Amino acid sequence: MNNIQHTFAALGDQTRMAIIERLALNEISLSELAEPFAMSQTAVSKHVHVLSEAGLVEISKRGRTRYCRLKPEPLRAAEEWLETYQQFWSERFENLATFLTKEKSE
Amino acid sequence: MNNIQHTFAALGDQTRMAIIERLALNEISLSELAEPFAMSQTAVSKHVHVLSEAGLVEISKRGRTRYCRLKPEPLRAAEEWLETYQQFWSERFENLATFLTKEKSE
DNA sequence: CATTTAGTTAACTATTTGGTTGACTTTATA
DNA sequence: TATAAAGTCAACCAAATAGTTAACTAAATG
Repeated sequence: MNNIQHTFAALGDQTRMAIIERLALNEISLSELAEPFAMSQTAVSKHVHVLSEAGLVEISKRGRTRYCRLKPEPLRAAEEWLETYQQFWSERFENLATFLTKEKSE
Repeated sequence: MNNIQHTFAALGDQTRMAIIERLALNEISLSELAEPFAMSQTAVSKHVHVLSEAGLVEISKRGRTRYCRLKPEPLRAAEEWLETYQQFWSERFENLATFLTKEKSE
């Protein structure tokens, strides 16, 4: 699946965020990706598959190697969701500030 | 706690995202907040406490009523994290596009 | 004062999550 | 061809999560 909840859930894990930060640099093989983590390659592979299910990573097979590549689209969607709400709150806070200022001067 | 992982983890749940969307409208009591959900008030209260732990909601007691208010700061931090990465990827994609265009015309 | 309302707390359950290991498949290489 | 490397798959485990119900506290109200 690929909805926004999946994106947030995928990001809500330290290891997976670190994977994303690593993949932001460049495409890399699963074993190289797994190397710095203090867990088995299988575990990292599972995390990568969670990211893949969320549409955040694309896995491509070349020979016996699996390369992982970042897919930023869901992150953009997540960012847009957050942005919408923040604009709204900014307005609310501005209004609140305006209200409080007015009340003070009366 | 209040780090970015907590924020993403808190958002990675349908119910909690719905709670946030509701609280974006206005402050509201726990029982009113729980009313539309197909689960017990206790369950909703737990979700609200998860959001509270993540710094996304502030609970204030007035009489016997608990009012829940949205705290947008962690969302802003989450948005900024996403934004940074997206700017970076946009550049990368632009570079890729430039590269492909050059290659084609040669 | 008796009752209702708002909510917490504790105990419990089922499912999901994050991890392990060992056996296996497939591809590359000495 | 034998072996090593890259990775999957299945079975398992412990802890966390999302929910329940029942008993309770505290505040408001008839």
